[in-house]
Amino acid sequence: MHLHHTTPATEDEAIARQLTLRERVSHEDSGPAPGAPATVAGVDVAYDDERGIVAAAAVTLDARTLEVRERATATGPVAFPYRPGLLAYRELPAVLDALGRLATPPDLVVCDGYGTAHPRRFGLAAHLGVLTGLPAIGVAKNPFTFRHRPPGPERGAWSPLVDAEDPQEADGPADAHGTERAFHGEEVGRALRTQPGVKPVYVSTGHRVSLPTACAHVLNLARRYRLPETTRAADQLCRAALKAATAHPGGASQR
DNA sequence: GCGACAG
DNA sequence: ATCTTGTCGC
Repeated sequence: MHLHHTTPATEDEAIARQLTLRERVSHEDSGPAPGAPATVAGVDVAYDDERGIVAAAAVTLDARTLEVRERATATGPVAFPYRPGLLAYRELPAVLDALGRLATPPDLVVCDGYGTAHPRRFGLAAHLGVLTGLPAIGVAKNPFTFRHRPPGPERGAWSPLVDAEDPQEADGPADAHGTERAFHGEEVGRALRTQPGVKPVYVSTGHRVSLPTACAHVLNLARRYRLPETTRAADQLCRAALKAATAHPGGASQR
């Protein structure tokens, strides 16, 4: 699974590419069912801005036991600056490299960040899904520019994540108090409570997975902590890979 | 113009 | 993302 990914020269080009690629996204469930026998990979990246280095990790887990099946890392130069809405161009080159080093492709990929919940409905998880063809979902730690009501306190509770900027339907006469209106936009994801009384995570679809299914996968992967085990494992590994790359420049360096 | 802004 | 010790709590 070797995928080449050229870096856009400008932000305009990056945006234009998102608008083209997003037409290939599928929101239908064609991936593994939550809790079914399958492998799920977590991917994440860590940066050393001083040296302009990025380290990525891909960790495959057994979806039922959550045991680690395989780990892979990749390091390289930072190819794109951080820009809200264009995160994929900064993270994907290294992430795709790490994914490609796995002996066996996963049945589902869990990304750090958003998928459909994005200004152009094409965040990191959707981008990765389209490029790899793999089912993918996004799990973010904060609501970005979106709004939501607080979910109930119990594990599994959720509330719609909506794009308040979206001038959706005009329900009734213009309410003088636009407060309620802020929650009436398009549902782009869900604020999902994975642990009782703990801050929710923000789930959105990426590719080949529906929103309800994406949430079920996240709950299945977050049995003990707020974040899915896939995210925790990948986060830990990419940080270790970054330290190794910083400590032994050239050692196991990769492009 | 100002503020907000996944990682 | 990253800079960073101890500390309060289950």
